[in-house]
Amino acid sequence: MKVSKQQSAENREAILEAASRLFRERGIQGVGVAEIMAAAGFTHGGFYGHFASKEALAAEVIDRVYAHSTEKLVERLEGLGAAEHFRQYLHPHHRDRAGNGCPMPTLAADAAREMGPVSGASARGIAGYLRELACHRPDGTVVQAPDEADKARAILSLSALVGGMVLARATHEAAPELSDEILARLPAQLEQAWFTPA
Amino acid sequence: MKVSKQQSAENREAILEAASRLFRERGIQGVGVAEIMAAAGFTHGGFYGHFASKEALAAEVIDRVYAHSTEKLVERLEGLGAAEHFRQYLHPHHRDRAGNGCPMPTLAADAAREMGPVSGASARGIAGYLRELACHRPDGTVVQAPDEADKARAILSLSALVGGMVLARATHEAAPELSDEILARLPAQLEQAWFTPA
DNA sequence: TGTACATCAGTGAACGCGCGTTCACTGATGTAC
DNA sequence: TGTACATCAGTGAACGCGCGTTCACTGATGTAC
Repeated sequence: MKVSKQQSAENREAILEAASRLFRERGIQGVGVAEIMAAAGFTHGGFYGHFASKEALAAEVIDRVYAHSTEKLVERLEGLGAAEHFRQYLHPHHRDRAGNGCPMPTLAADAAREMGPVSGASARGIAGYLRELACHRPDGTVVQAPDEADKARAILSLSALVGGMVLARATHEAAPELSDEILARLPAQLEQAWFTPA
Repeated sequence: MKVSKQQSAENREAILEAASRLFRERGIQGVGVAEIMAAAGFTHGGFYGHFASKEALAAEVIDRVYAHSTEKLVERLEGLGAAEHFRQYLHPHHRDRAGNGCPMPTLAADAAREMGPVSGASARGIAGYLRELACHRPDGTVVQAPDEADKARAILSLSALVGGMVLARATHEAAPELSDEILARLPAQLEQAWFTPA
């Protein structure tokens, strides 16, 4: 059952897409190679024709998903502004669709325990995301070289977004009102912090 | 090799302590029953004399560790104040000793994927911690019934602490300077947000 | 208080299971003539 | 352009391994007399 080169490349993409969704939903340890392959429409044996190992797939997925996430951040910041970005990030829809959202709430916690390529890809992704966020000032201008205040503002905002989503997801099943409350209150707090000069 | 009732109770404690440390370091999925028992000084077979399942142990560990963490929070807030609490929470020492620190950066991400007792215990723990934090006002007074502003302030602070620690741990291996930068910049940002009236 | 015996905490081998990974095989692809 | 054949993407059975869990066993504990 050989397949054309182009088809094979498309199949590889399908595996990456499936893994991207499943890893964000359940973490790297939480999903098996066979499940990823099945989600992409294949049997598990073909996996090692595309990737050297599950770890190698994870590292590649993380690289791509952070790149995509950072692109989306820029679009939102420049199109809608920071306040609206906070609102969309902290929307219940994002909490409930982890597979299509920000990788950090799920994968950054995983990255802390991993070593090697997964850890490297995560650190690169977080650094890039943070750098981009720091370049966007409260007044809407975009700078090339963020100053101390820009960096500090970006770190506070990203930390609160990620931590807020982690807590909202952790409480969603057993304390849904608390989960909703976290998501409801955070955006205004973050907006205030973002627009308050240091 | 029977053992006295008191000894058996102490052994149970030792298992809970070992699990408490290991779960915070590597997550629930990341540690096996045999490793926990070995860390407590036993062989794996005796585990099911003390706990119904790994999941039951995890739920009990989470209950205890959140209770302890909340107690420590109150001590720190009332003894040292919020600004110093932020500094100690975000100290590199806390990043590097996850096994003896706040359960949220590691276990809240796990809880989001779990269901049943683990999810319930986590939600209860987070709710209790957040309630306690909301009762402590910037001026140092402690209230019984936190108002809207108290709750919002607590949510922002806890989110940023947890998210900041998640990001600092995720970047520690591959980008240690970034990890240190996150920990260095966040406390002042959080202090400002904490003491700025809504 | 001393003795005989039932209890039961901890041991370690064994269980089924799912995981990541390997491999012989298949048959469509793509190439050499 | 048509044919023969080497290539190789995907299949599915099989591998070793570690996991959570079970269980027959051991021997000190604690109780009944």
